Amino acid sequence: MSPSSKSAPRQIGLIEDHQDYRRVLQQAINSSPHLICQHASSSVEAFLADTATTPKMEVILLDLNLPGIHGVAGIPMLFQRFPDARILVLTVYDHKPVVLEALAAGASGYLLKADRLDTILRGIDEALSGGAPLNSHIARMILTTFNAVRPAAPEIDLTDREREILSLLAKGLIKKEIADQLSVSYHTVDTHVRNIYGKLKVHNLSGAVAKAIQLGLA
Amino acid sequence: MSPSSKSAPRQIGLIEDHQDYRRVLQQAINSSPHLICQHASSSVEAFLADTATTPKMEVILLDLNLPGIHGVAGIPMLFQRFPDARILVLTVYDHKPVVLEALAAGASGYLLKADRLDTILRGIDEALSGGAPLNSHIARMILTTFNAVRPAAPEIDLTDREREILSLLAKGLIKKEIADQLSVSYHTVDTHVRNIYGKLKVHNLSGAVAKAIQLGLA
DNA sequence: ATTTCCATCGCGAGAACACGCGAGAGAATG
DNA sequence: CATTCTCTCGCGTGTTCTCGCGATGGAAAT
Repeated sequence: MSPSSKSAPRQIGLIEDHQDYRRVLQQAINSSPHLICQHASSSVEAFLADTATTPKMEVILLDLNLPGIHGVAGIPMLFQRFPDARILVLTVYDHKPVVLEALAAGASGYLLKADRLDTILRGIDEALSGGAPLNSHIARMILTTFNAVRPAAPEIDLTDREREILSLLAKGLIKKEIADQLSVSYHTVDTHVRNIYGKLKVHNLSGAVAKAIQLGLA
Repeated sequence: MSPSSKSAPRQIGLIEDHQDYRRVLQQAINSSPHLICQHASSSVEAFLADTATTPKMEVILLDLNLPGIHGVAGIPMLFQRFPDARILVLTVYDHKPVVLEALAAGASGYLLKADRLDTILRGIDEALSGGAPLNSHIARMILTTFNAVRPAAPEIDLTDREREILSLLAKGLIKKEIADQLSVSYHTVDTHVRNIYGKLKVHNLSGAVAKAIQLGLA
């Protein structure tokens, strides 16, 4: 079930001020054949110093309650140093403002120290595969906030073909390119686009694309 | 690690039209000493009929692609029958509108059939303990929708005027309308748009609008 | 003081689009 | 069997866009 380990292990960073827990975690990560944790620091500052010459860091586990720079404030600094890293918050905080701040700052996941080690390791794998591992209680918190903000999505009933064309338009393709890609004539695409205009109540491509993205249709 | 099993097992419902998968799931649930699945149906209608005399249902696993009533439409009906149930969507759909609709309808979690059986069983436990189990890719989708977007902002430095024009384009206005609204000539708007194209590396309005929205510039 | 950016304006040609007005085929629904 | 939907295709006209090639003036920076 673990990801294939033919290639080099994925570089994992760890920022956690409790020495014991940090060691346990580092050991757990290094016990996974496809992961390696060479940099485990007790603060954001120390981590940035430690990794001054490290070229790549794929996932960074970040505690929030740190000496010096607080974890949430550290997120942008870490992104500046490792723009492609995925930052997973790993902390005991489960208060909504902190959680939302961390996620708004760009964290790709939020785990709790109450989670089991294998849950955390699974979270790293999920982050590596493009997911956002969330502790289920954190997820619930986000969902309730989310539903409060976004009560109702106005249901637009586009056909499958219309959705397909819309998403291609949202990539910047012109009608002719879409026609080629779908192996239909320009006129067919044109007709679909007209129908989309009618359903979205717009009169040009950019308006359709805008509305589609804002409504989550593309 | 399993919840205590001193008390009666928790009642789990299952609505899934694929017979094989339904049986596998039911068996897996019944293999957990603290869970029991007595009602496993192939449609929302059948489930409501089956459980006509069932007093309590704690968690309902719900497929979306069902014969008859579609899963999302079934959520309110299930809630009417079992107001205290926690509904977990379990499906293959991972398209944003469907996911958001289901969660807006009150689903307490969203799992994918690609998830392992033990992940699903863990999801049930998490739901029972008040959490909202989310597949990590679904979680990521929600997060990105939730905060507009945050994936390593590629720092596009548009001028104020360019941003202004871009946001008007994102409302579906055409260049001439924008020119009127800003009290400048068409050519001015046109020039700004060209500069935007260069910075965003696109060659038409819809591509610019798409990129702008996805990058949070408009 | 020169350079660099920004916003403004202009023309023309060719491409792409918007839209009215069609049509036919196949599937699903009733 | 008629209707409705969806996808497919076609033409013509006027509108809009894209882009190359300019330009001027002001503000800020070096």
